[in-house]
This record gives sequence, C-alpha cells and structure tokens, in this order.
Amino acid sequence: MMQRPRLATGRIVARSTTPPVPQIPSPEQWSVLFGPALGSAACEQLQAAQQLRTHGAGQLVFARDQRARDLVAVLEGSVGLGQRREDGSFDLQRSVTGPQWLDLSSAWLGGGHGQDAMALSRARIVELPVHCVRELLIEQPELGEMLLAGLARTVRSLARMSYDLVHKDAGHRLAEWLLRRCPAQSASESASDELIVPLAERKRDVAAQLGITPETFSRNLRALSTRKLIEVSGYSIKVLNLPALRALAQGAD
Amino acid sequence: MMQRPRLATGRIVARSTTPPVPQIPSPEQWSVLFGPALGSAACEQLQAAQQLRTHGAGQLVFARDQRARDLVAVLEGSVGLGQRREDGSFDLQRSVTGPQWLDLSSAWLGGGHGQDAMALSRARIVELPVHCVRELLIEQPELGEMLLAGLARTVRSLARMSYDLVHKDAGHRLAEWLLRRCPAQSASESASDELIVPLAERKRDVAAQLGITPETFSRNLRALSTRKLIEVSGYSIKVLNLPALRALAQGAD
DNA sequence: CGAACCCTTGATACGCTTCAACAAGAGTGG
DNA sequence: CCACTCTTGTTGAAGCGTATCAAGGGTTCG
Repeated sequence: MMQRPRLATGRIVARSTTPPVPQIPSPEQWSVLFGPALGSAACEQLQAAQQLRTHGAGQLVFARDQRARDLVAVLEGSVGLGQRREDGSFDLQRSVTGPQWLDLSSAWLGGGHGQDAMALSRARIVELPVHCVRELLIEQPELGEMLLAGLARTVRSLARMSYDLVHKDAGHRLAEWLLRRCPAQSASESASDELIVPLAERKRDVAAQLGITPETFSRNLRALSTRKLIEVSGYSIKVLNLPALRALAQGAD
Repeated sequence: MMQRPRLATGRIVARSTTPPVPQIPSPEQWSVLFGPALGSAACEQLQAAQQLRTHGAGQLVFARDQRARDLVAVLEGSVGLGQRREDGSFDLQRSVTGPQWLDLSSAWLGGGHGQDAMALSRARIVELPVHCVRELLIEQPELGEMLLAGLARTVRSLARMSYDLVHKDAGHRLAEWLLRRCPAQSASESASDELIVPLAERKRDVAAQLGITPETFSRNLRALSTRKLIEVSGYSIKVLNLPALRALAQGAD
C-alpha cells in the first residue's frame, strides 16, 4: 500500500554522459509521430536518417543554448521541458510522454532550443537531422504537411495552456488535467466504470505543469477527495464522479 | 494634451457585414510574412490565390467554431485573438499587429480556428486558401520551410508567454512588454535618447495581453513612473531609464 | 541507523482581483 | 449650444487565491 511507483533516482544528476544505445526502432513509430498517411518510401528514408539514444532519469536531453540541428521526439518514457536553474533544480513547464514530439520547432529557426529538456524517467529519444528532413521535403511534400500539422497542434496546446493560466484557478486546471489523464472516455461511460488514473511522475512535476506549487496541488487533491469526486491512494487516483469532474473542468463552481 | 489616440468606436458592435474592399496589395507583403528568400514565381502564385478584405474596429475576423480554410494574416491595423463572451465582451489573449500572421496553424488541422478574432482597429486582412498553398508546396518546397519557421516562431512566443505567466509577476511582465515596444534599441543607446512608446490600443487591451486587470495595469504603470523609470502622459509613455527597465524585465528586484 | 527525498498540513504573507466611486473626454440628440 | 450617456482610466478598500515558510511523517537507500 502507498508504494511509490517512480522516483527520480536520488539527487537528479547525470550519472554519465549520454550512452548511445542503438535499439530496435519500432516500425510504426513514424506513423505515430507524423500521422497514419505517411508513405513507406518516406518511412525508410526517415529510418536511415534517424539517430537513437537513451537517457537516464535526470539527464539533460538538450540544453537551451545548444544549437538545434534536429527534430527531437520521445519514443518511450517522459521528458520535461523547462528551465534548469543554477542550483540544479529544474522548473518544469510541460512534460512530453512518448511517443510524441519533443521539439519540432526550434530546428527551423536556426538558433538554440530555447528551453532545457530533462529526462523525467528513462527515455528513448529519436533525432532527425533537419537537413535530412529538408531534403526529404523536396520529394515528399506530404511530409511537410504532417510537420505543419504537428506544429499546429503544439500551437493549439500552448494557446490553451496560457488561456487556462489566466482564466482558471488551480482547482479547475487540476480537474481538466485529471480528465486528460482518463483513459479514452468514449463509449462505455456507464456508471460502474472503474476509472483509475495512475501517476507515472512525481506529484511536484504534475504541479509544475499546472503552474502551481506542490503544496497547493496537494490541498486541491484533498479538496476533490473531500467532495467525493475522486479517491487518492498514493500514486493512483480513482475517479468517482466523472460528470461532476467534467462540469468542474468546464468552469462550473 | 491627454488626447485619446484611439478609441474603439463606441460600443464594439459590427456595423455591417464584412465589406470586401479589394485594395492594392503591396508587392513586398509576402516577403514580410514569409521571409526575404521567397522566389518571385511563388510570389505571383500567392498573389493569384489571395483574398483581401477589410474589417472595421469591433468586427469579427473569424469565429472559433468557423472552419479554418485559409491561412490568415493582418496587413494593416491590429486584430485581437481571444474568446468572445456571451455578454458581448471580448477577453483578449494576444493581439497581432500587421504585417504579421494571424492564424497560420488552424488550417492544417482541418477543424475550427479555436479562437475568435476581432479587429481592434480598422484592419486589412489577407487570406490564402489552404488548398492553394498545399498545391504550391509541391512545386515550392522552400515555401514549406518558411511556413514551418513561421509556426515555430509562434510556438516560441507562446511558450515564453506561459513561462512568464507562471514565473513573473505583473510588474516584471509589464517591464518586458514595455521593452518589446521600444523602437529598435540597437546602436544608439546613448543617454540622450528620447524613447517614446505610443500606445495604439486601449490600455485595457494591453492589460489583457499581460494577463492582468486594467486596474493593476494602471497601478503598475504608476509604480514605474513613481520610481522615475518612465513618464506616462495619456497614451504615450516616455522611457526615462532604459537600463533599469531592462534589469527589471530580466527579473531583478 | 542516519541521510535524502517526497508528500502533507498548518500559519502567515503577498499579489492580484473584485467592487465601488469618480473624473475626463466623446458621441448623441434636443 | 447644452444636457445626457457611454466608455475609459484612475484610485481606494476589501477579500480571495496562491506562494512561502516551517514542521512532521513515510519511504528508500547506503
């Protein structure tokens, strides 16, 4: 009971420099990143250009001043984007859980990444040199569209985030976050659904993504469980009243 | 003295439906939007595909549920992005002043715009049907890169905004905003620079972009002028101590 | 065992919003 | 022309939400 699912390995410090561990690339990773409509020819060329590496928890995936030569994606694990502070702590802005793009934007601007990226758990990373993608774009115009769509989704998500930061308080943001973590609440919305949200990350990291301190995060979780909307047990949260939670996220109360 | 430079024409209400006023397209508008490296062939094709329209202050440029078929840019004037509320008011998230892209992202996602856009002043708008751009992309791959770079800049700006919202208080954000409004503080940083920032928009709109209320905006302006960093006279702000302002924006104090 | 880390809870402080009131134009219509 | 209204910006007082500081308990690891 109450066991800790994951733990940043001691003091968060890189143990060794990045060990380049070539690993079996899953065949459909590209269709997850780019969308289902990617041709197999393009797929092969991406395979040829990719660079795989693995980072342990706490390691820096890239630094904000480091020149962005690649498109970076997370295949497995989760990586945090934010600013590393001088005292070694890291203030997280958002976390990216694989398989998902980590930084699709910086490479097109010809400068640095602009943010630090730190592995929050052991993470498999894939990098595509932007000059390779550039060449591919000439032959595969539909690849460009998928890149555009990917960036557009990032824009959406960031715009929503800053809207929420201004217009919603911590409780409402928490409810919204909780809903996003619920497994596909599509068809079977019947009553006796055992909706359990497991937390794969530290609670302070979740709090940072919501733009609040760990203390307020804890208090707001308690408030929700007092109101019988959820039930918290260590690192797993059971959703008791999905409709009420949804109403809360919409701005009720 | 103290004359009001701009005023949203009375109650903000659309006077008439959008009057499609074809106007002379400035030849270099595309190089401003896409970057200087745009070929003249592509330029001509964009010209052929473009749709121009003019909106009066208070008119909706697009609605959030409206399907996004075009890339939208502002040529002249300024347009606000945000949410129109039921009571007719508009809560602004960010404002776009021409010439600049207004919505480069939504059209690639195949859904709605996601936000409402309202003209804050009389504004000239240009729209490029996304299917035309799609076709152009096949022949002009470098166009795709410019679009990617444009979206990447938007991502940068939005990420910075949400960082600032979490980590900086109103005073620091105001200082930063003020600096962005200063005319190219490049070479002549000598002492006797008469740095005057004219406000083209209502102060409440500036406040909304900073994520604060008009009241706090007013108070913070006063705080800065009490400390002799600026001098406020109606709708024009004279910067008295640029270095101090810069230090403040960096996080000093 | 102690050390380090994480989460929780309480008390306090601060920043900002909200509400209310007021002055100063700007547009309107008699 | 002068009321009259509408909008904007400013200022003050009060209250809410969240951060900060401090303390304690639980767990893991050396």
